Amino acid sequence: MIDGKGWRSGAEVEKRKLNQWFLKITDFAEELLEGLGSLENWPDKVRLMQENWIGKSKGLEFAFDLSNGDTLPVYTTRPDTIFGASFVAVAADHPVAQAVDSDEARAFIAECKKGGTTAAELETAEKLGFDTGITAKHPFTGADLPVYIANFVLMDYGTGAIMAVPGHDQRDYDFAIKYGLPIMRVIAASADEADAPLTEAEAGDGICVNSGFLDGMGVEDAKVAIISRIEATGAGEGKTVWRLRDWGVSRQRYWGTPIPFIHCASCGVVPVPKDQLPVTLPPAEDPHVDFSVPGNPLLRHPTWKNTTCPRCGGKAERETDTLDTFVNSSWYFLRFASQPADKAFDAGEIAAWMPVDQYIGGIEHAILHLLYARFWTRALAHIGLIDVKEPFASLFTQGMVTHETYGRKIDGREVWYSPAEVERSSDGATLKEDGQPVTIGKVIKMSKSKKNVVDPEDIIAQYGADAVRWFMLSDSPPERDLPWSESGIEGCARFVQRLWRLFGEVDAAAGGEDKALARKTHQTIAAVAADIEALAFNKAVARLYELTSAAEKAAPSADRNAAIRAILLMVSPMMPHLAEEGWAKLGESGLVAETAWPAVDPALLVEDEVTIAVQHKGKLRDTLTAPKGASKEALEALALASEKVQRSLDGAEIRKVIVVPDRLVNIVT
RNA sequence: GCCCCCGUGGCGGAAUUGGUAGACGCGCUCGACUCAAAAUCGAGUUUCUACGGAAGUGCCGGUUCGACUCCGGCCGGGGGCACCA
Repeated sequence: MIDGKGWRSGAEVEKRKLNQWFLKITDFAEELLEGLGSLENWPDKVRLMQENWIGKSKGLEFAFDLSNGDTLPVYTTRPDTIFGASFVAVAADHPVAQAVDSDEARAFIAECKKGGTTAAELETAEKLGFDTGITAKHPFTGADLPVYIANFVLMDYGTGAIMAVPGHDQRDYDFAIKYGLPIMRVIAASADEADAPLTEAEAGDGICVNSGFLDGMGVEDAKVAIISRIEATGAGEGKTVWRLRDWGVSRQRYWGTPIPFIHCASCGVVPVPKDQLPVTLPPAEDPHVDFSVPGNPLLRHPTWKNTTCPRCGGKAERETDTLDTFVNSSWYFLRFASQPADKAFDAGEIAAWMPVDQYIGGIEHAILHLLYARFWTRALAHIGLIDVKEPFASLFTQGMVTHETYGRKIDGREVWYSPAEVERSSDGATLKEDGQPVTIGKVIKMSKSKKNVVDPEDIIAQYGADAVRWFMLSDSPPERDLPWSESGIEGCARFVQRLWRLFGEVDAAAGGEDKALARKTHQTIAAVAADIEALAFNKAVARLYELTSAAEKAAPSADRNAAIRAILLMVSPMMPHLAEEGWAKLGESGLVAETAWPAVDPALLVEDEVTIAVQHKGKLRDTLTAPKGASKEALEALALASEKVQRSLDGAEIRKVIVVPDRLVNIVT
């Protein structure tokens, strides 16, 4: 949406009231929150985002008695600050606000509704209020608190009304300053500071002051005390409030799953009977499915929605809203795991295959898709259709491919150009078409709207799919965003050639050992396997470069032949075509793809010599080789025998020597 | 504003989680081969250096024999949420 209009159609965007279908995900809020704890193999970041999205808060809901005889329930997470309440505020949509019978009040409410919804507008929006003239009786002090309509109070969170404590909430503080309302301190670091002036709201921890029977209590104790006191009077109760809302699944569009309900004038909303499921869309080729006009083609279709009420048999209409596509992605993995032709999925197969061992997706799905899928799975478990509760045992969020953007402002509108249309040099970019400069914009996720996309087909055609695959895996770790650049692809294409040459150097007649190369080979096999398991492809690639260099330099031997064969097997997941060709070249039969990962000889994984770093005063002075497992004494003696170390010591008195076996010696003087 | 993550050469990035910072790749420089170029091969490539060394992982400080790694404060970048009481 741009300037209140759709970015594509330019249509005015407006708020409308619609009757829509919702799924009651809020009933699962507690479960979904608790379940996060069991998802150890999910990134902390994603778990935290879901936790914040669910947004559990514990507090107190209680009612004020109003001067007009009504009661006004409010919700607060800081009941401990109740003695600091100096006014009460309600949302513009609140019944109390709506009931104020004055033109000024109606004008103010209208003003509140106009307020923008963008981040910038909300951030800078001034706190505005309207004094209703009504007062609320403070349940403990008996004071009459003014009731305001305030633009910063939300109708759909809590009760739509708050007790305002300016001393300890910044919004209330700003409001109180503007309207000259009292600001009292009721939380302080210590009792001595009970009357310390407030220059801003202090939302932190402390003890209660100026708070009657709460005085001296810590924040948490005071919350418990006040809640039980209010509960005893019957004016309210401790309550948990969630940020999570129900999931609106209605879409006014054709491309979606029909929502299987029927509207009957006499029976109301009636579910489509099971034996008539699924409700299918009229085919898109149907001439009555008309996309040429905005709006939902189903609504305009002359016959599709006409049906009979399953209950009374009378004339009725189908629901024309379709389901959000997130619904489909909430359970497709169950379908993938089992493919019975006659039903959605097979519980036995699900039990065998689910949960998904390794789920991979972009971080942009951290909340919606992944939360909905968790909800859907739990809902199915609740009604006994499946046994699993969490769909994805392990989650990996890969980064996005990013690219510079190129654009120009033409008549005040931004026009974007694709990298293919642009000539990029070190000091700028020009449009190929006219040779004139274009502005180089931010490096952002590739998107069609910004045109900063590259077509992999082009470089595949030039370098081959193997080189491109290798290139994409070689540099950035997959969880990180990858700024697309083709500057490394040449090197990858070179590597393909190097490997091909190396595969030709297997010498069946060569005999003899190459202990060092054999060791390196086996270490690489073990390390690459571990890297691949950890999805650290860039590290696996680096190790394969190293082993390849070593094999190239080695003299022919049986061990070298084995090394080359191992390299081929190890690169095969990344460069399958090259590997299969090479396999044939080696005279092997069958496919690499069907060949087992090379075996590791554990005896060859350990070095018998290690490099020891020698430090003096924490700085590296020398390195030396020592047999693996050498004693501390031997290493110390070896270190002190070093000429470089002696020069650095320069006769100073040795106070201490720290020896880390197989690693280093640090001499402290 | 709140919450979270990240700052390492010219670039992408390594560093067994407190133990040789800069692996590997790209780029660049020099050399070999060539009439020449491409390809290929070899050497070098953090900075400064009186060639002994010294400094160095965003900045300032701390803990430690030893800090890219841990702690405190700042600066910069990115992401999420957003007037949620």
